[in-house]
Amino acid sequence: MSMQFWKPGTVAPGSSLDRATESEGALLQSAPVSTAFVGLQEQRERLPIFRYKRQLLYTVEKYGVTIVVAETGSGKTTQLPQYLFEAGWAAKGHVIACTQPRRVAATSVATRVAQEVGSILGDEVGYTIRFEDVSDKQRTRIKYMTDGMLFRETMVDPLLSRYSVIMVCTVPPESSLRADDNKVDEAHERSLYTDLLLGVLKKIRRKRPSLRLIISSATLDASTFLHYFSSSPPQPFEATVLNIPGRMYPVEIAYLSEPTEDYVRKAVQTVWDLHLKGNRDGSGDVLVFLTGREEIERALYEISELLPTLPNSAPRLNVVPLHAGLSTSDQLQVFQTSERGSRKVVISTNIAEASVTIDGIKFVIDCGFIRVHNPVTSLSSLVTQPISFSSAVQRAGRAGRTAPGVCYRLYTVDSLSQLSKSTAPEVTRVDLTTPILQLKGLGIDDLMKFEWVSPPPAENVLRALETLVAAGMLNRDDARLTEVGAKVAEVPVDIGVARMLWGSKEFKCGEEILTIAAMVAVQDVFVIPDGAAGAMAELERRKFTAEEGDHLTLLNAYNAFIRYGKSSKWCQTHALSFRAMSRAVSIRAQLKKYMTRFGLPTESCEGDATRLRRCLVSGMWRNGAKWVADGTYRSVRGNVTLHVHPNSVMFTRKPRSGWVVFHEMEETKKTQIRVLTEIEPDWLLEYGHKYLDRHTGEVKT
DNA sequence: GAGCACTGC
Repeated sequence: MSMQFWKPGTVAPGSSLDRATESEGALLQSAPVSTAFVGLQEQRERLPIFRYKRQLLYTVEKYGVTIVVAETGSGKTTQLPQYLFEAGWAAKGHVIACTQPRRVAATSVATRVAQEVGSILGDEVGYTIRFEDVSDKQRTRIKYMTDGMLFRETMVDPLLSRYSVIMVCTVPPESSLRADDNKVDEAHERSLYTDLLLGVLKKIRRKRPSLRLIISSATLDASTFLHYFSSSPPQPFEATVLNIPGRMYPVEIAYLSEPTEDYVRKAVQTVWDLHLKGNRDGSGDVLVFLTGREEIERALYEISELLPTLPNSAPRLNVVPLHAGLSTSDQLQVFQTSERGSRKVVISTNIAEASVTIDGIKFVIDCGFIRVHNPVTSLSSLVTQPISFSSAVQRAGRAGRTAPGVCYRLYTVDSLSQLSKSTAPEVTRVDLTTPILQLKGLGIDDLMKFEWVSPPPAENVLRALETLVAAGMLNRDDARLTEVGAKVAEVPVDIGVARMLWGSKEFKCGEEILTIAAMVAVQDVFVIPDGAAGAMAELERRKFTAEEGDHLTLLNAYNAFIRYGKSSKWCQTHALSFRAMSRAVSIRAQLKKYMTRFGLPTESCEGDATRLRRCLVSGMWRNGAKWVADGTYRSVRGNVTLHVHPNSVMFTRKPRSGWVVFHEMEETKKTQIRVLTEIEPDWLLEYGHKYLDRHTGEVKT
């Protein structure tokens, strides 16, 4: 094996990151609206924003909307709100809000800014995320929050009248996951709530033009936002773009001269060649992007096969996997600095593209593919597809964080032009049932007139509307909220779970159904590791098993957790995730407040499992399935073949009645259902009869 | 007898 796989001359010229950024810059300049670039290319100060105070003040005062394109390390999220504060934007009781797409980003940035300002966290500078409000209604002037939280606040205060300036960060700030904390780095794809919030903010500015918006944008999104905020304005307002570069070293890009059939093998070869023929001192670690656990394990195996042939003179090779399925302690291995004279090779899923930053990476090997989760309606799927151009740029950038680097792309230059520009925003890909119910709850009745930053496919909107009508949340004739729909819109759960909560009044099981609602909202409650430890964990888990199925098993686990004092030690010995269980406790408490507010009793069913199961069906009847002789199930909707997830207590058991309801469905190689409970078929008809065709059993909506 | 990109209210 040798470097001959790389076509000479394809390296470097015309393919560097700098070049890519240049063309993106041109994209911005062609925008039709007044565009003010602040060229800071020559500035390498840590906090360049302070140097341009005057400029920034000018843009914020003159324009209603300022779009800031600032790269990693410019300090915009910490410095800009402070500057706005100094400039008087928090006078007369007003608040400067700064939204983040991630919880950790909101808390860590707030903590840092409070320190810089010399305030106690929660006093002058605070934050608000779900379950945690570290802010003071009177005193807090700069408030960091998740975008979902601000979106929710519009339900209470439709004009967001407390705020003078809202800075929406569409990309989380720089910070990295290290041994001592669990911080998350930038992700470049716009989140669902970012888009919903921006849509609502544009509407609010129509009624309250004094509200200033600062949109902190990734380069590729800037022109989208510029068009969005300058098109069909209700009254003249202008947008401006500030361009603040950050710190990034050049990365050379190499491509395959011919496409490969097997990118896992090619990745292994590339690692090997690079290691033997590259700089021989072993300096510079390698990051390999593959799509999933299976591929990562194959690559590890193939490298381990090659290791005995490694010449004695060559530096040692330390290969570590990285994916979400690893335990925290295994994940931390990737952060250990490689010993002198040895090279670290991290073989990772997309988790290293944005969520995790590893220092010392000088070489990136990019297979060009990604496995994506694609939830539309209740069926989500996991498919492998080519990455987007912006992902390719992002992955390459992982090589240039501490020094100049090289990125080997396991595809040809030609195929680059076929990549989509960027990953479609979440709002265009997800099930819109809950988002649309929430928009309706905000009084946005005509969805055709709602100005989406990126409009979702019309069929997704229609499907969501139909689901909401079938669930009794919207009136069939005018698509307006029903009485129950208006209430459910306020509750942070999906509609099936909401129906279940409301149904609990009839079945007198509010106490238990609350717990079940909280437990299905958290994932990975049971920790089942590989190997012998996994077998032990499996035995522990069986202690919670309920005859009726997974919902009641979750209920048992929760009740035991409470009974044993919510102890983290107890969780460890009983194969439960303490983090997940604690989160369930918080969610349950929050949902209970809603139940109380809406006058729903939280009485116990006193061990009457039938009542509880009927209540499950009253909410989840759309997710009914029938057992067939080969051990699989057929969905009531669509007659799809369903496989039980191996984690289910129903995996090895045939339901006596032959029928179940399940909480979720996911398509991988097969369509799998998770969290199921045995039910009686009559119950399904009782709730679904209005919508089910009597002959085919299919939903008519 | 089998499988796990990532968030958020």
